[in-house]
Amino acid sequence: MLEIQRIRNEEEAIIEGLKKRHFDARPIVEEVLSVDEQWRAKKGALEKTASQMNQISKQIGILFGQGKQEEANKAKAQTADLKAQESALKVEVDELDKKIINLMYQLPNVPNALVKSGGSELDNEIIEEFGEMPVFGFRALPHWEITDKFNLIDFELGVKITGAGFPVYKGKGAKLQRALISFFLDEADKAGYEEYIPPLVVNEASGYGTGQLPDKEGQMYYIQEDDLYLIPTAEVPLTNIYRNVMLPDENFSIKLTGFTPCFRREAGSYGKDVRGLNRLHQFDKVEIVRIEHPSNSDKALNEMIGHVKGLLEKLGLQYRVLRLCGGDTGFAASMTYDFEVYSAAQEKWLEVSSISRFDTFQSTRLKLRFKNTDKKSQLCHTLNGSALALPRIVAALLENHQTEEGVNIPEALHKFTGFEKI
RNA sequence: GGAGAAGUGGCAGAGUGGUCGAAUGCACUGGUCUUGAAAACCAGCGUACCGCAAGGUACCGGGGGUUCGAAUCCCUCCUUCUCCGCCA
Repeated sequence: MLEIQRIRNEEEAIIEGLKKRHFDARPIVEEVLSVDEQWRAKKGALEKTASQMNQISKQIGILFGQGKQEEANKAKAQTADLKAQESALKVEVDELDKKIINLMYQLPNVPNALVKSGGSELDNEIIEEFGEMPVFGFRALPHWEITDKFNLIDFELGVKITGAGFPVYKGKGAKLQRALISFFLDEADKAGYEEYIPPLVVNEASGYGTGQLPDKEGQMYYIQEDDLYLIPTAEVPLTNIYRNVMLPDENFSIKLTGFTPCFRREAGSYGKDVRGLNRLHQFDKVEIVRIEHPSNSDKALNEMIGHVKGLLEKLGLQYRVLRLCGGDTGFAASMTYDFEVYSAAQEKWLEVSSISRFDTFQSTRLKLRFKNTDKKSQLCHTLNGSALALPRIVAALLENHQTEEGVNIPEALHKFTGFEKI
């Protein structure tokens, strides 16, 4: 959520910035400001009335204390009008309050200066490419044929037990999964991220904290009976560790990591997009999260990019880095870098990681602040990224490291898998 | 799941309808004293919002209610503790 102060002070800059998302913010921003003005007027009136009420009440108390019953009762009679006024104003103020919040929830984050204007993925910028595109001297198999051939993942079995999008990993497939998780966590640990095992179900407040609610309500599995949500990413529980937190000074750089399964309803997805491991309802992911001083946000983002590059290189995967255009950048992010690996078998790029900075967009909702040198509270910056999401990495590994005989496991994984080939 | 108790400022802990944003102690900050430190003494010490300011409003687990007035009474939810039940 954008800060109301910022909307008041930088109206035009925000509207201009959001054009890069092909989002016309003017009607909303103008309404916010107009409602905000009404709110302030009503709020002022309400506080004035409350102040009068408080004074009279105090007087009544003193009069009763002095045993002056009559005068006290007389004073009581005066309050009826004020009280009616107060409760009417309160209702109005509450309504205006809700109106502003609802409007603010509709405003996405303002893209960073580096972000190009654009409406869809077609406008994303390719920032960097690494490695050689895979070339095979034989017919390369898509991963779902490889997993089938070597008995690594049983999609049908998942359908039987649960439904489509819930694969069953088995044998070397399961071991590869576990190895990747260990590898990613070890690498994050080496890079200074503290490991957490958070809950996989979160309450409504946490969903709002990181911005999944109300924007993406339909994307999360919801447990009605307990009013809880299955996490769509570890970002939610990890970042919410710091909800309503005031860091005591400016000297902080908080780095968290965690492995969790992630649950996504993916309503509306169909066809070849969901083939094999490309899009699942349940998948595993190691996430990295950072909470930073605003002045350190750039540096943190670059470190995260470097970290993911390192992972992909150690896995021997060729990749490219994209900076998403305004229209393709997520609602809460001000800038996002995607990592993609080319699948020769599927003849398309697979998104394997996404790193975003949110500036104060999440911390506004989270109330995540620090005390600056002037002893004032100031909002922190948050960032997060996948490091890495398993399914597409597994798909990329199987497809790009395949030979006519099987699949070569990258050396970095050997100590975790216990085998070098499939 | 059942029965009971409790949730107050950074911590501890008073406060059961009126001048309570809240005693007191500890911690913390500044000062006096001291060669320095400690001790002692003095002063200060929550957050948010509105306002140029003076100031005002709100906050005693969350939400709602009673009342002129609520930390205090009522309802409800949450959490913690004790006992019972169930259970990996």
